[in-house]
Amino acid sequence: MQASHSSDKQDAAVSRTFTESARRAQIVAAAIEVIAEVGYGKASFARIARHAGLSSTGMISYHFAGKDDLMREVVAEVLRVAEAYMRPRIEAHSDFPGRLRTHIESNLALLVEYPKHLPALVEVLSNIRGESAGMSEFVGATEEMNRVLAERLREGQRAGAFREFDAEVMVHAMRGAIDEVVGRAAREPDLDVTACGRELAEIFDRATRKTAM
Amino acid sequence: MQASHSSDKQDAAVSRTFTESARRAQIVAAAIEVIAEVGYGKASFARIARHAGLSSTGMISYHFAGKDDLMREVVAEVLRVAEAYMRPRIEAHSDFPGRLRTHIESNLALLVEYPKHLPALVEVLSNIRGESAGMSEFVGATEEMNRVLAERLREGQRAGAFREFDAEVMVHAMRGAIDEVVGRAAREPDLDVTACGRELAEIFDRATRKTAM
Amino acid sequence: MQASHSSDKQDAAVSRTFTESARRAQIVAAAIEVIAEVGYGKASFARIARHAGLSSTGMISYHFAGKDDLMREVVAEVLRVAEAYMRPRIEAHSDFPGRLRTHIESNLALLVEYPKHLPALVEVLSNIRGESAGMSEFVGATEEMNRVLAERLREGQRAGAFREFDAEVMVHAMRGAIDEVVGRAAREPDLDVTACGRELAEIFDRATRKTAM
Amino acid sequence: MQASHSSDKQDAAVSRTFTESARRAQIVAAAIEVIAEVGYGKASFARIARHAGLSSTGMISYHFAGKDDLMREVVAEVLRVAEAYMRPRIEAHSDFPGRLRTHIESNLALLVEYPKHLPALVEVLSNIRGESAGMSEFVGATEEMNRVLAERLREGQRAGAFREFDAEVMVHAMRGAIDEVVGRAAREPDLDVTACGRELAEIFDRATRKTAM
DNA sequence: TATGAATGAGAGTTCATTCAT
DNA sequence: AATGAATGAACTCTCATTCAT
Repeated sequence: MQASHSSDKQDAAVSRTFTESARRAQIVAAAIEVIAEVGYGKASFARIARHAGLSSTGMISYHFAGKDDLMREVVAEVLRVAEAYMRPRIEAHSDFPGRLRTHIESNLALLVEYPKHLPALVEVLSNIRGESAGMSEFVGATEEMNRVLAERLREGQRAGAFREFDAEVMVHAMRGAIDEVVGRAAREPDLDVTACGRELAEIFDRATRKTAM
Repeated sequence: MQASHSSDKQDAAVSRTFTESARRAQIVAAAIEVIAEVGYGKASFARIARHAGLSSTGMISYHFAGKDDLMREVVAEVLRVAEAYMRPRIEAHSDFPGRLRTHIESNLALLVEYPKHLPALVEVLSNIRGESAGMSEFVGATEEMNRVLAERLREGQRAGAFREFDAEVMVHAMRGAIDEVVGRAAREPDLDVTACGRELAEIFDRATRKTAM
Repeated sequence: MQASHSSDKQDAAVSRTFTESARRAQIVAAAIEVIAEVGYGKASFARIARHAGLSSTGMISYHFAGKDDLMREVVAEVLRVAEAYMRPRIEAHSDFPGRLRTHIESNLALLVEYPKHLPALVEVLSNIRGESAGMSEFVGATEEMNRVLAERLREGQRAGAFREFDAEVMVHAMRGAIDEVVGRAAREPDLDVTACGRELAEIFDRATRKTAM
Repeated sequence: MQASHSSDKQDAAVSRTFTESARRAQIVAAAIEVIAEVGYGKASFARIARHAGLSSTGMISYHFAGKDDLMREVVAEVLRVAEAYMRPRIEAHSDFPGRLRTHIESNLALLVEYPKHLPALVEVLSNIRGESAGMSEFVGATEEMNRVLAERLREGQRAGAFREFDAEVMVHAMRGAIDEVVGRAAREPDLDVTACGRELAEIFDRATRKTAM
């Protein structure tokens, strides 16, 4: 009873934190495209607003606490899409090597399906420094993903599916190799991304495989 | 003695490109450090000038034709250092797998020795788009390096030292994996870069190795 | 509602060119005064902003696509005023010599009425070279005016109202003579511009008149 | 005796005021060309130095007290050349109308002969305001010339060679008409300047001629 | 919710001029 | 007499953000 007369304003603000308004989603979508196309450095509010069909940058500032906030949402959105796309494909396999290959291949299949999402993610993450508060949060999000992946590799090692190696380094090697394809795809539109995926999968399959005796 | 009545536009700075005054070198060095520390996006002339102990940004414009020119020099300097460092180490080996391992390990040893150079290189190259004329020149320089490396891998394949794989993709996978370590090293000062080098070398040795029969 | 996903470059300022916000008009007015007072070379955004009571030069950049855009608007505004002032006065006459005299006299009457407009016009046009794209457009506008005027002179010749002469040269002679008065008026505030107008009218009346036989 | 041990430095400075060093002449020549080609606004020391084959702008500052000083010398040089070219041609005539015609035609013949001099003069004079001390001096120089020319016209009037008119206005009308041709010639390289001269001469002959009775 | 004008800081660049050599 | 590095101010322009409506 007592709490029920909290102002509408407050409610709206709170709910917005969780429920993305349509405008927010639209702006995030525009941001992803602009970042992918012109790079983080030139992805100004002005450009994003124009791309989204908005008449002013004030609109963006109104819906987001600041540039950090928008970028966090961009990263979150891409991770959400990536998770939804990759997880079922990976989990369709039960063997460790199969999951590893699928991780790589579905990651690059995602690049084919959503050509702007991963480039935007790479742009943002590689241009963000631990400068402002809210930033580290979603840098951590990807580090968390890497840690989870490393843990899976270690499970595979314990299960005898993989040889001994530094899982941390292996994960980052995969990360780097995949991101490089993402970058190349932007510069070379004719690049056969799917073929790159198969090659990378082969590379890391061999890199993790137990040596034949 | 005769006045150069034509071609006013092309500047006398051309010859200066080769003379390399001490100031230019100092500014390039400051630029490398600033870029490595705060990233390409925040590496403004003001910051670089301050870091170099210069009183104004005009000083940089005086010595360089523009930001492009400075960045080109940054890239050239890093490539020069990298070449001088890595080439003799690689050429100390005569076998293909040894050269491959050494390529990776000396690359990361370079990162230990000159902790700012490679981060600066990665920052610049990943933030440059084919925008302003003279840029593509040194984007092409690194592509050339990749092409050369790929050719070496193909030689190894023809010599029977490596299995069959797409040399292009392999090179970029290495590139990406190494650059990822470069990026990590900036964020995690305690990272054992040398160990990462050994691991990566192992990874790509196995990835390229002929399958035991 | 649909976002304009293409043509990011072309700005929304296009429509603003016609809407003519009050601010734009105010800035143009300030620009005209500043240019007339200190000359094109010293008419910086800073000076214009100060004159217009604006807090920053960014304000001008906000309302105009660039210095070119502002200058184009300055020229357009002056031409608009000149047209509105001179045309009815000229068309009040039906004879060719009368129109010629009125062209000159109303042009200088305009200088008396709006003492900054013509000086600003002359400053801008004489300091613009075919440099930056959109400029040539309104340089052409004045050339068009000269061409129209020359055509009228030729009509007069065909109608037997004028002697034979090179209409092109005559028009430019008038142009130059009038602009010279505009320049003098700026340097000599006590100059009797109206009297100058009468004298110029007499000069060009005699210069175009058929020789008495 | 007492005065004879004034320092060499002082002497050199004094003599330089009157005796133009070769360097000064070279710089003035370069300045004239640059101003004519790119306009006063873009005729920076840097551009002039480059055009003159000098390695730095310091050279110009060394030889001239400042930009004003250089510009004054530019004006003086052009006036010197103009005087030497036009005076004998004008004085070859003894009748007032002939001198008037020749004044105009030789002025434009000068433009054909020295295509950069008059454009430079017009550029400088129309972009100089009564700002800094030494400037008004040579603005006055041309005003003096106009005054002299006006006086000649009045002589002609007293001698019955010309009709009654405001000599001041007439002189400036000629000035303006001629300068307009100078300006046009820069924009329209194919313009027949000599023909323009003949037309202008005719125009002002008729404008000053006594009405046939 | 939404708008778009306003702000002020900071960007790269050019400028005329100074000064030690 | 000449050099060219250095200076500091000014330039146009872009940026993220704020605010009154």
